[in-house]
Amino acid sequence: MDNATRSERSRNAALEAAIAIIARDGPGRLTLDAIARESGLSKGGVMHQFRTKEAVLKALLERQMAHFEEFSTHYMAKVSATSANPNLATQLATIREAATTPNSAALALVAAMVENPSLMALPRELESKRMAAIKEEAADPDLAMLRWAGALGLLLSSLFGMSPLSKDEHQRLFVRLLDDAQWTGLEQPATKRAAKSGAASTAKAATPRKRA
Amino acid sequence: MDNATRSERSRNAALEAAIAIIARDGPGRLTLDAIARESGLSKGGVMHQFRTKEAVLKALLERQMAHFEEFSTHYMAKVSATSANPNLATQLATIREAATTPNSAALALVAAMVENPSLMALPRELESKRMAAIKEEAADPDLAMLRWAGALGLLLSSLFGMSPLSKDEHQRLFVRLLDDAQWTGLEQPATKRAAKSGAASTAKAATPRKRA
DNA sequence: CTTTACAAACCAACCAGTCGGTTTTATAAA
DNA sequence: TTTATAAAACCGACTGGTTGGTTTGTAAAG
Repeated sequence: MDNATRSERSRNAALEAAIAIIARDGPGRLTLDAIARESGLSKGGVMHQFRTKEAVLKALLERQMAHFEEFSTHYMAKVSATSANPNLATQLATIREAATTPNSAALALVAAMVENPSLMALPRELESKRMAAIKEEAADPDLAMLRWAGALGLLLSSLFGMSPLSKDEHQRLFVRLLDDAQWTGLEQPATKRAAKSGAASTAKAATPRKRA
Repeated sequence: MDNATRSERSRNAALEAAIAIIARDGPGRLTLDAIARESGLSKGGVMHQFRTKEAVLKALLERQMAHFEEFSTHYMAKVSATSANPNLATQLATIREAATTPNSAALALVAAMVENPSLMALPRELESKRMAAIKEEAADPDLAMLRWAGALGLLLSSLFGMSPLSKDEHQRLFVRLLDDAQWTGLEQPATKRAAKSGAASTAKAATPRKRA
C-alpha cells in the first residue's frame, strides 16, 4: 500500500473511532488509548498521526466542518436561483442535515468544547459570516435569525438527548421552518436596518451582497 | 455551630465551587480535588458530603433545576391570568433567565452530560411535561414548539460560546419571542390535533384568531 | 461516650505524552 | 533484478502526573 494512503487510512480510522467513542460513551470517555483500541491502531500509531490529543479534536472538527460545508455549497447552488433567501434556506437545511446525520458534527463540537473551549473559535467565525449573509438578504432579519435559532434549538436539544419531541414532530418542524410561505404573514419592515444599508433591502431576490 | 447547618454550609460551598470551576475552566476541568481546593474544604470533607462525583453532579443539577423551577412558578403565577398561553410564556421567560444568569443551570447540565449522559433523564422528563402543557394550550402547537426551540437555540448557542449574535440582538430576539402579538399573523388551525384531542382544545381560552 | 464533620495521607487506576525499537515503503545504486 | 539505505509508519512498554475514591486520625456536637 502506498505510504500516503496508508497514513490517510490510519488518520481516518482514528477519527472514525473518536466519533464512535463520543457517540457511544460520551465526550468524557474520549482518550487516546480508547482511540487506539477502537481503531485497531496502537497508541504509538495514533500519536504518530496526531502529535497531541488536541490535534485529534481539531482534525475531527475540521473534517466535520468540511463535510457540512460541502453539503451547504451543494444546497446553496440548488436553491440560490429560486429562493428569496437562499442563505437562510441553506443554513436551515444544513442544520437539519446535522440533526439527522448519526455521526453528527455536533458531537465533535461538544468534545472540543469540553477539552479546549478555544477550539470553538473556528466554527463561530464561520457561523458569523453566514449569519451576516442571512441578515443581508432578509426582509425581516430578526425573524430570519429566529428561524435559524429555532433550527439550532431543535438540533442541539436532540443532540443532548434532552428533546421532548418525537421524530415525527422534529421533522415536521424543520419542514415548517424551511417553508418561506409560512413566515411571510408577520414580517416587519426592518426600519433601522433599511436606513443604514439602503441597497440590501430591495435586493432580496437573489444576490447576497458582500460586506466588510 | 449547629451540625446540620455546618453540613449544609459545606454542601453549599462545594456546589458553588463546582459551578465556579465549570464556568471558569470548562466542564472537563471539574474534579473532586478542584472542588476541594476551590471550596476551601479538604477532599475528605467533600467526600463526606457527597459519596461520589456523580452525587455532586446530581445535587448540582437538582439545585439548579429547583432554582429555575422557582422562577418558573413565580412567573407563571404572574402571567397565568393575562396570557393566552402562560405555559409557553413561562418557558420562554425561564430560558431567557437561564441565558442571562451567569452561573447558569445549563452549565451543570453540560457537565452532567459529559460525565454521565444518563443524568440527562431528570431534566428531560420535566421538559416533556412542560412541552405537553405548551401544546395543550396553544392554538398552533407547532408554532409554539418552534418559539420554544428558538429560545433554546439562543440559550444553547450562547452557552457554547458559538453564538454569532450580539448581546443586544440576543435580548431583542427574546423579547420578540415572548411577544404573542408578533406571532398571531400566521397561526394555522391545528386540524389534526383538534381531531384527536377534542376536550382540551376547547377548554382553553386560546382560540386561533387572525389579526393583521 | 457515641455520632457527625472534617482533615490528611494514601492508593490503584487511568491519563497524555515519550521513547527505543521493528516493520513497511520509497529511492536508487550495483 | 538485486541489494543497500533511508525515511515514514507503526508498535507497546514506560513515565510523571492526575483522578476518583479509601483509610486513618481528630475535634466538635449531641
